[in-house]
Amino acid sequence: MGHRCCTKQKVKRGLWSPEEDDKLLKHITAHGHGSWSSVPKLAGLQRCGKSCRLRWINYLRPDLKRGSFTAEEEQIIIDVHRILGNRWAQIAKHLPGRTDNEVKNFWNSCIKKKLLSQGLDPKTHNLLSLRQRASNKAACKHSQQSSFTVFNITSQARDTDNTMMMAAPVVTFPDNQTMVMQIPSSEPQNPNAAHAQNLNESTIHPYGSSLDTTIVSSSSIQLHGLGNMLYENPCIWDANAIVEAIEEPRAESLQPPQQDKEKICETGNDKFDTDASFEIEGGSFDLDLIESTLVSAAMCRDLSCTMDDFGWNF
DNA sequence: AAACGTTTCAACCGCCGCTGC
DNA sequence: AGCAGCGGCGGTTGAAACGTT
Repeated sequence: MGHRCCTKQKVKRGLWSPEEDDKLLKHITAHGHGSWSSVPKLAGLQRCGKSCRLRWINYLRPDLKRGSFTAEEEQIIIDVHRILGNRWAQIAKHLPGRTDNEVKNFWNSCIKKKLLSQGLDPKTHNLLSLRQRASNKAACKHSQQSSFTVFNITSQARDTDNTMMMAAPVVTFPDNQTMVMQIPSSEPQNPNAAHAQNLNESTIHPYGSSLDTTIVSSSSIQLHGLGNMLYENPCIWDANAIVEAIEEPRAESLQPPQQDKEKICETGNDKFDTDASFEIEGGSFDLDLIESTLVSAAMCRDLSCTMDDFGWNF
């Protein structure tokens, strides 16, 4: 069964030949596509209109960008997907020269696996449960060499009777490392950069206003009171502050264990009281993972409404 | 070199919303 | 209001390419 529009006439299916591409390209270059349903006839093709449209959009369009996705593009996809979900066409609008189909394929073949290997649910971007993670063990094993879990959320609060209390997220960093984040300073200064320098005050802000880049020019920043921020502000971090790809040398290149055994953000009652200040020294750190994990652990709030609101702006 | 398994990605399928009649 | 045609979209498929044994 073909499309309804294709049932009237015999149409060719499957891969496009160079000759067909040439016909379609010449026709649209000369006349535009007008009504897609009339294109096959006018262009001398035995294809249905939908097939022509798809071929043009996904392959023949002159403004298409070829080649593999860059780390920056990948980050944009992840960031926008976190907000919009599988709305590939919307996501693709943030990537000039990329098609929804391309983005979708890249997501399914690469990013999805990458997130799973990091213990993150590709649908929600939250941490997978231990059970879910166990079921993805194979995938993790496969890609462990190119990624690592930045930290784990565990529950270890107990009351005086030694009975388990409500899960209080405890953030344990790998190998008790000092957390490190690097922000480039070579970019042209964005007017927002000045106010963004102090992450505690300004860099973390509602996401939806814009996806335009906010360049943070400071080379070192400290995150104080992060927990309060997360609890008090139903916001999403500005992912554009994430500037270093995670492919940088990882745990082995970080500094040796520091004096602090663990950096712990723990909740008392309903409050996210933290002494955790993330030392920013040399090296790189994946803020995005922190975001995903902390948001999932600390913000037990339904962000979907906010997300939808943000979606309108795209 | 061959067989087999896995990944990639172009193309198709079917549904939905919009528009015009 | 109901219908048909159309464009657009997300999910799925399957052939080709690639990797492994």
